[in-house]
Amino acid sequence: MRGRQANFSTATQVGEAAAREEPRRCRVLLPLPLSGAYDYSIPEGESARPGDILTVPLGRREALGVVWDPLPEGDEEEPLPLAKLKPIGARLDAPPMRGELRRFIDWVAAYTLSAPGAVLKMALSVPQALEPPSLQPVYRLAPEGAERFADIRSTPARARVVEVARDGLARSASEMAREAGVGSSVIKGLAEQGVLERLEVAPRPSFDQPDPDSQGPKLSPDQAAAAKALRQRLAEGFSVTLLDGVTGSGKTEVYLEAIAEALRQGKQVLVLLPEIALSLQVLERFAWRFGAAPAAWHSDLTQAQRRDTWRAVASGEARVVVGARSALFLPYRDLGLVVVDEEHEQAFKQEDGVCYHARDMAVVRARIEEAPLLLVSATPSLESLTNVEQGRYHELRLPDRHGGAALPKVEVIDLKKNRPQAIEQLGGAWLSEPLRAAVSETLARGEQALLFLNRRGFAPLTLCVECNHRLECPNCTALLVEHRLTNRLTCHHCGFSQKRPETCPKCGEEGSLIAWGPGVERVAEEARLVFPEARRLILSSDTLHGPRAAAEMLRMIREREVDLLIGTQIIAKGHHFPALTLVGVVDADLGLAGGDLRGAERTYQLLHQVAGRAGREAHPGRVLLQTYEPRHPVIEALVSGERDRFMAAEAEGRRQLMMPPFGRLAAVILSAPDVESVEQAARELSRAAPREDAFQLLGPSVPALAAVRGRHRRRFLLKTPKDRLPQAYLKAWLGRVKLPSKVRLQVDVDPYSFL
DNA sequence: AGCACGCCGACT
DNA sequence: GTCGGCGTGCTC
Repeated sequence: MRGRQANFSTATQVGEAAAREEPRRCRVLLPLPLSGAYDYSIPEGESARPGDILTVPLGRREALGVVWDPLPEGDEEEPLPLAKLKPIGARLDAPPMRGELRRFIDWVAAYTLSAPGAVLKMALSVPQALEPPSLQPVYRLAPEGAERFADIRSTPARARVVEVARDGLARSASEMAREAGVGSSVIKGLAEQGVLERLEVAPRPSFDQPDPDSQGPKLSPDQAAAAKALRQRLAEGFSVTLLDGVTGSGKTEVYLEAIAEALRQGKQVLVLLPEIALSLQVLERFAWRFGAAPAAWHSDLTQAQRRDTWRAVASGEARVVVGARSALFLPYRDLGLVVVDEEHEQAFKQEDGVCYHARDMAVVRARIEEAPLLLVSATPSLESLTNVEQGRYHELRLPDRHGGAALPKVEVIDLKKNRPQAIEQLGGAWLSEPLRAAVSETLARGEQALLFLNRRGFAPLTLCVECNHRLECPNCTALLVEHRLTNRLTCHHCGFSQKRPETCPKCGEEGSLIAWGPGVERVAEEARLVFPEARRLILSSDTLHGPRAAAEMLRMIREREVDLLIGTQIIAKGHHFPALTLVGVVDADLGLAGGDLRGAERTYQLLHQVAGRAGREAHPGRVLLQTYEPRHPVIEALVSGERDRFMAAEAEGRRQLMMPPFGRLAAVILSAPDVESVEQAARELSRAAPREDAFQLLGPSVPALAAVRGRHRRRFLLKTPKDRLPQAYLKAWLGRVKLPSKVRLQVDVDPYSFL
């Protein structure tokens, strides 16, 4: 502080200026779900500027916090007297949080009606990254090491180590031991003898610098034109562009060129992907283009990887980050481009804690950073298509499959006319005769087939044939799903799991429990009975545990060690299987039942994506949809390929109901351990609801998931016109009611799940 | 999120 | 009589 002002003030003026201008107090936001920032005093001789990351006393412990911006004039709350404030503590060894990220955090908190501290917590998700890096021991040849070595007992192992260490470079004990082909005890021994010296160094994680001008692919004329348009947009600050290209049109190559341009400008790039699409394959593709792997950010990282990546992002060393939605909150130093790939994916919507949609918040972050945003999809969301139509977003279309490969032919199998022939030992069957025949033909040609069913496990329901009892989760209003791979009944909402009982827990009848309906495991069992020769592989989140298992299964598929894949939507994302020529959708109607606002849109997107797995190279692909409703608009659109017409009809339906994206929704979910408390709270909230013209408050209603994890739930749904934000109303309404602490209230602005 | 306080059951 | 269970509430 003193140093900054000494240049243009005399010594006495410095003191006065400090007293007058240097604030003696500051607001500090803590990464806790508190309602706002706390005030702290700044001791004489110290300073604190917005963005500084420091420790502060909180109660009788020490907490991490970020100096936040002063409240805008006129908005100040009644300040606590300075004398009552506790003093700030030490600043941490980390770059200060930039104003852009602070504004983003405030914006997200205000929009989602979350505590700002809860949003800050996402941005400070790696507290270890804020501590000075821990030192690691390394060894190198001591200054007089060679001479010493001559004096001590020489062994072949010791000689090899000295040979390796002769270059003078420092290595960790394990590294040096490996290079010399000895055990690490030899290293320790030589260090004790003074041949090697032990140093403590901060490990420097290296994020290789990507080279934007390394081997670029040959682009088609369409791709080249799109890439050129994107490069231009990079010079123009904030903009949103929807890159809309059919599967196989080479969208990735196009946006890699935009990334290359951002890198040439010296900027950082964020690529957001849905978690399950974040495979090694995707990272390798980036590595191939830029000659260096991008920094990955996802839930599988170790603590150390998180820490290194966080710091590298903050320092600017990590140039390209490929990550899941939480990568949105990393401390970029100079973000120059944001890409949201598979932008239609609902996985971008976070449903717990702070409810936010990563695609929508990416728009906000890009705007704050004055960087262009690129939304990429083969089946864009109705939200993005509407934004294009209304002129808010630019659009780039890639209509053709790169290399001229044909889109797969989509055909319907009407299940009303082709009932699957039940197999007694299986207790049913789900593959119709035409589908079985198509699979047989495909396998006979030596090609691969995929049976798609978006349902994990063996059977979604276990039923007593004597008393009709359905086995439900004790903590949730949900059926227990039978998993034969583990021989257990599992709740997919809370993780509850039990052994499959021998007798009905209701009526006590023995052997009366039957599996009802199919999951992938049961379809795989049917496939075993119908195609005994085929080598099968089940692909679901239960079998693809972790990146290693996933990579191994992908290898098996690509090297043709399996013939028939049976999978859930985990298979739908971005993998190419050259020999896969047939996709059979076991139940195309699965996502259409129930009153989900986006059920039809989502089913279209998912099935379109699955269909795209068929026939990507020389072999034409074939897709068979088993359905009871061949005339359903979703099914007809998949067959005809008329995506735009389907989405236009979908848009018209939503427009008439004033549903998103032509109106706004916000959900308020109450939960409590007992029904009475939650109903009481719902009544009170209902009474307190302000009247507001053009706003519609629905509820309280009992949601389909009436209880989760032992908490009973009630829902309200607020519907507002497109041009009226719901936040102020919600704040006023919810502020009127003081709920007992056992009742929890969650607000979900722009909900995607209505369970 | 911690960490206290506080008010009821089983121990030395 | 205390030790300790975790429900409730506060932290500038």
